[in-house]
Amino acid sequence: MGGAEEAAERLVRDRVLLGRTSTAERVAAILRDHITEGMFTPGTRLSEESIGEALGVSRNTLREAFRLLSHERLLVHELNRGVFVRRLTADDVVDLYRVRRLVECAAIRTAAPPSAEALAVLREAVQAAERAAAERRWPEVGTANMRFHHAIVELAGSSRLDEMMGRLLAELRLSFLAMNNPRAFHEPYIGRNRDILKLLEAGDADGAERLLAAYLADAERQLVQAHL
Amino acid sequence: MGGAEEAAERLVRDRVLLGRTSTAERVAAILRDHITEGMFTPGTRLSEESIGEALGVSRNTLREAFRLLSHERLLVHELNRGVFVRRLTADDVVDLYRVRRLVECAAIRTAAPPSAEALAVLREAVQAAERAAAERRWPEVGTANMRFHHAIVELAGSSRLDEMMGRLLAELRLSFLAMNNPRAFHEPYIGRNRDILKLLEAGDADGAERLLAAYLADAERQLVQAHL
DNA sequence: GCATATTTGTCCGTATGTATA
DNA sequence: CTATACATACGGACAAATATG
Repeated sequence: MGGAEEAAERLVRDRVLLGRTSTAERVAAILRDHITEGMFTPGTRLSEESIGEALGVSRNTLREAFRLLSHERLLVHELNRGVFVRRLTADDVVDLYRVRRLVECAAIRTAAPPSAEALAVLREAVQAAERAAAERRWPEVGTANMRFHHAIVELAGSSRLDEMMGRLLAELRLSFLAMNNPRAFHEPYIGRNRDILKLLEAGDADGAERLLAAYLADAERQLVQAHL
Repeated sequence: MGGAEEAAERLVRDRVLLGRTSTAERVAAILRDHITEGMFTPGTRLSEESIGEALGVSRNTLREAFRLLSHERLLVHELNRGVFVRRLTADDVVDLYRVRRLVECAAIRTAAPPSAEALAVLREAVQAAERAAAERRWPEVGTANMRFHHAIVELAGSSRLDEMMGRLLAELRLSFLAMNNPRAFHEPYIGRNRDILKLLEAGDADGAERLLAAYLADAERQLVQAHL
């Protein structure tokens, strides 16, 4: 058997290993979706017994999933009291936007000018937001807007930064749940994202960065207001 | 009972809750130290049975700790094969330095000019590195240098960014283990950190950022070389 | 303030599936 | 191909802490 064939077999095996996931990770993925979509409201305690029974997994497995989500700040673990869906404070919102401002602005500057593929991804995100708005699906508008900003971070070309931004946006989603009028909150930002995109397409990274900073400052202000 | 007293009691309770930690977290902390200090070399498999026995904890508890450390990228979890100490590739090093460059440079720019307290922390880190070098304790030189760069990120004033940088530096430490001559690797950077500090003290954030970028580029080059 | 019920924290035993010598 | 070792996942047990009446 040739070395190339061995290597190919090895790759196939690795690929299979990558694709499979443990029960704890699948459970964590399910709970993550539920939390970020607001099906468990912040502050709710997640009982080991009831959740475990509902999902058909043992308490041990469920606890592993809880650890993962606590590490992502979606849950808070209070010793001997259980895990609760994270409730963001105004300080949390301020901190989250501090990170967003630093990372997103730096990503735009670092990657100027953006590649054609990167611009296509950004364009697609804006269009998705516009489609969702046309169908009055406001939560999806929020999702698409977040994808736009995730794509901005992807300009930096770092998988670690991408992952970190993904977690940060999931956490931020907890604060969106506190906005009682999703349309009023999300709709205005669609056009502002399109404006940022226009400047990037025109090669004006500085201008895009300025618009982005203003965007983030406004969103932060609105969210902080809702978390006082 | 007055509201102030209630609040005080609540604080005491929270403090107690904060101070206590579960066995899984304590185990994770111990393993984290062992890994970053190189007591388990990258690639080593950490057997549930033997580690659990050595630490006197059950496999269930140990698995919770493993989940945490896998989430921090210090361990890699291969389904049905166990957990292994992460082995960094050259690509990992490149990615880590991409993040460092973006975040550290942005932190310097964002926080210019630094506060007197922030400068004091930076100065202390440089001095610690110089003391360690005088005593020829090269690994500690590396630790102090990393504290310097962590302090640079702290200029941004975000607890989330601080935590993220802490994890990133812990991961980076895995790559330091591959350098067979710690003195040759760490010593030259002490003076370069001092140079960066000097410019910050002089209020020259742009100059500091340039030196920092060059510092990171050189370190990256050396580490990539060692990981080919 | 106390007694009780509930829930978490931790450990153990075990059946099953997977990987590897 | 088989045998062995190991990870996966479950369920049960009990102590300890917490919530409740």
